[in-house]
Amino acid sequence: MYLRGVMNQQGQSGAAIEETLRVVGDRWSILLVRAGLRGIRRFDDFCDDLGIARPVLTERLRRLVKFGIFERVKYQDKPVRYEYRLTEAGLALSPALVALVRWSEEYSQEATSETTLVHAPCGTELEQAFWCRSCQTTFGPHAVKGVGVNDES
Amino acid sequence: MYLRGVMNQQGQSGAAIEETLRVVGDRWSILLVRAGLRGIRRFDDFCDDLGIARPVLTERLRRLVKFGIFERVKYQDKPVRYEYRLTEAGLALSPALVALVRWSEEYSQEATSETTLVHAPCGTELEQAFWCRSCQTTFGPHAVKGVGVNDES
DNA sequence: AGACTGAGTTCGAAATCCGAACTCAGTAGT
DNA sequence: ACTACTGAGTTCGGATTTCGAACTCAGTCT
Repeated sequence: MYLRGVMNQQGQSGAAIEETLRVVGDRWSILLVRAGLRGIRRFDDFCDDLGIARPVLTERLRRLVKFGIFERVKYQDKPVRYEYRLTEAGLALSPALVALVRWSEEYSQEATSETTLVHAPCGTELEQAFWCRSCQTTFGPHAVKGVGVNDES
Repeated sequence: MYLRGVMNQQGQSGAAIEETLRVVGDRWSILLVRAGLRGIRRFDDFCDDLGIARPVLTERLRRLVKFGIFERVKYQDKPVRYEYRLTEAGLALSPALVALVRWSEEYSQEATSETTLVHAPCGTELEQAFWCRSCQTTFGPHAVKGVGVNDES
């Protein structure tokens, strides 16, 4: 197995991703981030766009704010109104989102399979890779390795 | 907003990712894939490793099999026993998983923050990038663009 | 005054999740 | 032949989450 560095719940490594999934690992959160990336900011717009139930949206947004993925910003005073904007951390989720979109396009049944993500300058369908700053190379998942973690398979 | 090509639920594009999240977007599925990547294959091992309730594990595995992420393989006859292995499609989720791990390490509170994913040959902490086959360049999310989708922000 | 807007809350019904205990086929030990 | 054990699940009742629909509340528009 080429992917290590991810241990079980008791192991110290991988604790982070479990907490992350407790925040973001539900049917709506990722979709909310995606909506945020598309410029959606207001409660009702999230509601209409995703078809999420209002009480659930309330709870979800509150949680995402609490974990620093969205921020709740007052955008008008007279009737006080707030909107939700992605933070830096929220924007930083886009690689994960893109990876999921790519996967969906490739493997999901009922995928409409039209390419929807391209390299802006040239229009070529994009691929995702890892990048090593010191080697100045890209590489696929097979060259990824964990560190300080013993093998077990 | 630099990320387009992802429309709302009625829009045809983005339907794929919504279906994907209906399969994979819960607290356990991604963790199951991660466990699969670490070489875990048997029911009880998933159970012990993740601390997932057995009935939920049953249902989750069935769903992941149904959607082609795991396959159920008989590995012994006398008492008939099955184990669950990641398919090609399941392995293909690793970029998304890695993106999430990276995000967790960087932004999650209580992140132990030890680098756990490196470029195998040189040991440098890896970065994730997009790759354009025709330009032979890597680039960040800002150069990603949707296609056939109108802006709306 | 009356209708509308935006961001929620409240409600009861339905679906999910949970841990703990049980099943069932076969194997190993005594 | 009796007992204990293994591995892959099921069954159970109770707790939590999710849902849609309707309601609230401040302020604005006509």
